[in-house]
Amino acid sequence: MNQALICPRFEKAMSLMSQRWTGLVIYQLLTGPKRFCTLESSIGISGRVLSERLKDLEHQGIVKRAVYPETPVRIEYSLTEKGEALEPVMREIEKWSQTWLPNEMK
Amino acid sequence: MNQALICPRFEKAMSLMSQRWTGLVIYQLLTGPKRFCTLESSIGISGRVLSERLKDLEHQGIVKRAVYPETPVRIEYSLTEKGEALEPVMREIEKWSQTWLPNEMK
DNA sequence: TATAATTACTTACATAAAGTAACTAAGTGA
DNA sequence: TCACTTAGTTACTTTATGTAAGTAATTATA
Repeated sequence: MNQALICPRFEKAMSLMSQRWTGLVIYQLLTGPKRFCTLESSIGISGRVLSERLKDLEHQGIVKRAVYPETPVRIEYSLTEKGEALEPVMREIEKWSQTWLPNEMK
Repeated sequence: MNQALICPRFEKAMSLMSQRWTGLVIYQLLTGPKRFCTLESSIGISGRVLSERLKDLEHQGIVKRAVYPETPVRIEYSLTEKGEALEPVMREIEKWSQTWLPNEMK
């Protein structure tokens, strides 16, 4: 009795976005390429999970990894076209949060 | 060294949306009020977690619960105005998924 | 020359979140 | 009285995430 079955593509997108931290990682990358340690400290995610998420996002073609053999080595993560295409989603979440969530009080 | 700190309201919205199942529950409620068992079977969520999520969403003013003392009792969950306001977010996720995710093959 | 520093991770272990399946309560109906 | 239905809850298991220490490569410092 599966009355209203959900589009599998939507379901997949949602399961992606509903992984803890994934949204914030993408959001941070919307402002340009970022290094591992920068993402780690700005988001407050643990290195263990960040590493896992970045690998996953890379496999899904949402994030790309670039190695610059400087000293010390610099590795930058950025969004692919597929990743950049998530910007409207982020903008709508931003709009909603500004309309419906209270401003933090001091 | 917190270089690019994220807006706390956005962060809160994102932590909401990135809870497992929450997005799908809201998505299902966009098409009208639903009962517990309907959500349970259409989403594939366990009763234990669905109960938890609905309580949480109710506390946040996103979902409302209505009791109809029929036989057997009917309880319907629906979106508040705040919940309905998440529709554009869902539409953008839907659009993205249709553009960027492959159609399931048989 | 040995020690320390930096970045980008990985590993082992602890805690929190989610899944599973059985159970409860209230109200019929057979 | 026993069974059926809905809307949960409870106890227990599995999975996901957090924490903190460790690794490898390269250079800087004492």
